[in-house]
Amino acid sequence: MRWNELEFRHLEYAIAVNSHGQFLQAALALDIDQGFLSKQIQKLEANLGFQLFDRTTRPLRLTAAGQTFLSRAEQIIEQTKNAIKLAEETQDGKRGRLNVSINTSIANSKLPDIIRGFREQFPDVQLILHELASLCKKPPG
Amino acid sequence: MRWNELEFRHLEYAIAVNSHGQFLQAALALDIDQGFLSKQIQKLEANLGFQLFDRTTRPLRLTAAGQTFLSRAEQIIEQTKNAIKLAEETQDGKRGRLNVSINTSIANSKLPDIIRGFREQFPDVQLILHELASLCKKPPG
DNA sequence: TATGATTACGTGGATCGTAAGGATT
DNA sequence: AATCCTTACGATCCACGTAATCATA
Repeated sequence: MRWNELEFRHLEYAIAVNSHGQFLQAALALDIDQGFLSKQIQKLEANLGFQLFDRTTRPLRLTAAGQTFLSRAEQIIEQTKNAIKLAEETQDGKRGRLNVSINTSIANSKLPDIIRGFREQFPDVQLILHELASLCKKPPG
Repeated sequence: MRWNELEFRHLEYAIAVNSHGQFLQAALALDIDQGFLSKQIQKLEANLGFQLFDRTTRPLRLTAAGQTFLSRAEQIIEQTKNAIKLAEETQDGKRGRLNVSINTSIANSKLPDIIRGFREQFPDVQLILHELASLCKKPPG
């Protein structure tokens, strides 16, 4: 099996062929050429080292190995897209950790409302609060 | 983000760069050219839509988004390799379901040993046993 | 100044569409 | 006979190595 030639795109191609039961409709749905789709699935099968589809019947059916692989491939695609989404959110500051130093004099008045508003807008950012006064104290000894 | 240009190979490239802290050693470990690795990581970052590495310091460090993404990418690669392995085993008959029709006359003598031996050799094959006699009965009515 | 990342460039090979040829029902 | 999977062919684009250039420490 040629692992380094595996592409995410090919997994989606195979999923589309399976769900449509034929190459023609799958190619239309994917907005690519039918002959090209056929070759790409052949390439995927060659890379994996086993057949995904049984071509001797129509509509096409998955082989046993194809069933085992494709059901997991769908999860893998979902997880990958999710990983990208989480990383984008981290990039945009909607996720992660934020250290905030506060002045105790306002801590008991306005702070609760501020925090509540922040949490609503950025539920996945972990707020870490420090009292400003305590940071200025000299270490003991 | 250009999902359909994403390749598994590129995830491993990024993981190698991170674990080595530099492109040069990562390229040697991957047995590819250093300039080529640099371009492939740039391409991966362009496809993802965010930077993975901070180049302004050496050794290189992951960005926050890079950390979020790469830790998940490692799991995704592992799951994908596992899915292929399971499918290969299905292909080779080491996994799956096997229907067996048996003659009741030997059912109580040799069968338990046979089944035990089979289970030891193919622990992931699900055995489904049928009595031969019952299959020959005419349906009621 | 030494190490190492990026860019420039060339060639062999792959991608993808168009269209013809073979299977399956 | 109709559907549709596979193969042939050609143009464009990309992969990947070599080597020069730029940036970090």
